[in-house]
Amino acid sequence: MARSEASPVEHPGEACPLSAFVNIVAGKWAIPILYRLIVTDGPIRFRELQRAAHPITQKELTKQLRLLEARGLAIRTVYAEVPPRVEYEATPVARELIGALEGLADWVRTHRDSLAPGPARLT
Amino acid sequence: MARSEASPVEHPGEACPLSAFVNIVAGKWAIPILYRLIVTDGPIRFRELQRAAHPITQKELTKQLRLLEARGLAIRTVYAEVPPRVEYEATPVARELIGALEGLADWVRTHRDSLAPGPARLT
DNA sequence: CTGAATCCCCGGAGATACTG
DNA sequence: CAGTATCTCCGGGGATTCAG
Repeated sequence: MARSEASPVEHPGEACPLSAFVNIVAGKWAIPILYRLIVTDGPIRFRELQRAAHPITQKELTKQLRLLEARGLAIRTVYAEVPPRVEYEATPVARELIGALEGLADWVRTHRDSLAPGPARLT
Repeated sequence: MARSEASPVEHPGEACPLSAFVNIVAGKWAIPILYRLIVTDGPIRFRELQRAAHPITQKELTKQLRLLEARGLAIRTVYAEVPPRVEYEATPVARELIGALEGLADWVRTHRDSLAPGPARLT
């Protein structure tokens, strides 16, 4: 398609699927956590996740996991043991993201050097 | 970031590439804008982008575009005309994201219904 | 049309302490 | 170990206005 102005449809709402995506996995940690859940074969414990998504705080990790659970992307399993054990696992729907997320990861690895570290923000 | 980095060990292999990714394209609008730049074949004007990335404000769009430019993901071209015309275009590096981003978009389209709309945040 | 400059609020997210 | 409970800061980002 030459010109992308082909779409005559007015999109008052959120037409762009990627707008929806950033709403679903908003925040600094959602994607890294989700990725870790997905690439992990089987359940993973809270502590392990925290080490993986370094240096996330407990509070943040808990919040993000609950959000992922609420969206049907993660499963939370509590074992009535002592010391406590809670395991998380990606749902089948979440696992379908594996290809795209690895695509992003590959892109970063490939261009890590050439990517201008640039300012995190603009003043 | 971590002000008091007490971690004694450097993490070999650096952090998760996806942590780097969310740092690069942080914010509510970076990914949708980038996607629009990429799927657009050729330059696209400021106004068009604003219409595409739905209810984004001028300020936000300008800021995000400057950030993308600073990171080597977008090219900005100013034409000394009146009325002013400024065109943006994705760089080759940015275009390499096309596959992964469309993967994300497809995932959203596929599961749009089954995805629990859920609360945007947790209280 | 493109964009800079201001004002301002809310919520993301870190630090820290406490609990079962 | 796996969480809550607070406190707090600060910056994202919306609304609005001015400028070239």
